[in-house]
Amino acid sequence: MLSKTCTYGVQAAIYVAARKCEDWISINEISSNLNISFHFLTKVLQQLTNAGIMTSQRGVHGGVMLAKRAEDVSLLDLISVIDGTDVFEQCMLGLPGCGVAEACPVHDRWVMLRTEIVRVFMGTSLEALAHDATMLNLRLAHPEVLARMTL
Amino acid sequence: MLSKTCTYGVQAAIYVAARKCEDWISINEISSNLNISFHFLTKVLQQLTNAGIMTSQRGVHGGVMLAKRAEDVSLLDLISVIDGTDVFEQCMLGLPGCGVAEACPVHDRWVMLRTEIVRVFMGTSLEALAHDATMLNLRLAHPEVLARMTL
DNA sequence: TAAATTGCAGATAAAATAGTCTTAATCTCT
DNA sequence: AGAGATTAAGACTATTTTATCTGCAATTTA
Repeated sequence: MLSKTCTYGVQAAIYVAARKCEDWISINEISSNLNISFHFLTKVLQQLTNAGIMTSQRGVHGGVMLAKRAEDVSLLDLISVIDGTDVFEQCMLGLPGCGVAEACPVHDRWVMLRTEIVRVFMGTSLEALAHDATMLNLRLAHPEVLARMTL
Repeated sequence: MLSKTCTYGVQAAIYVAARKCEDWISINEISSNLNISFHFLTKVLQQLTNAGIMTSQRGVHGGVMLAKRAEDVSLLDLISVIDGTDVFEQCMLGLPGCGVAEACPVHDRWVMLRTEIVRVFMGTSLEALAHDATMLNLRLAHPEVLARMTL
């Protein structure tokens, strides 16, 4: 469903939102706690900053920060920025001409499911995810990583 | 959502079911009508024959054929054989320990959607898809391919 | 101003997926 | 039995995705 790149981005966004701090959070902290390659995560987060979801700051106490309120960022926003909107718009069988006018055999069934997915993802705010994460004791990383969380 | 390989397999299965003929259908006919690389489609269909969904026959009037009745093959079966069941079972964020006991922040939301997807895919038979395909004038291939369909 | 820290950008490498080609095996027809 | 047709199987190539590495730019602190 989602690319690995996208899961990293969503995880990181939840992590940042769950921290609820007004200061910059270093990418190194995020990557080591979520067990994601630092340089790779850097690029993923750049996509989020370029999209205006986060801001970044270089230098000694730099890092990233949410650019918007967590309740104003939806899961759909995060996924769309990183993976694009194809999965929410395209034909399931990848047929270019498929649409309401000329539908493929799975068209109607998939549109129904897709619409529901979009509805849920759009209605799920980063704030809600971060809240759940906090309640769940920030269950984002692998079990072995949880043990040495610096949070 | 689906790999390209999987979309090829589903398309081919619908094509074969829609033909409703008791004879072998050559992979060459399928590949040229659906605009899929012949050799590649060969491999995809082998997965379906190995899984017992199709049978194949070599030689002059050989080809492939459904091994079961079209109403006994579900869309879920086709997808599971080719892409596996990970997408229907795994955590959306790919976290290995995620489950009912220890859930990730998106767990509940995704399980709900995933269950609905499985329900619909399981309830959609190849017979239904083939019927729709026939009604829709076999709208499987790209527009430019439709023009020269040999069907 | 110098040094340390941190994100940014581009090159490179590794792995997974998609696609192509060649040969072998099997079937039908004559 | 032999020739042609068709799937099976495996090697090989190409493309995309994922991951790593190196140097640079910006910021803070001393």
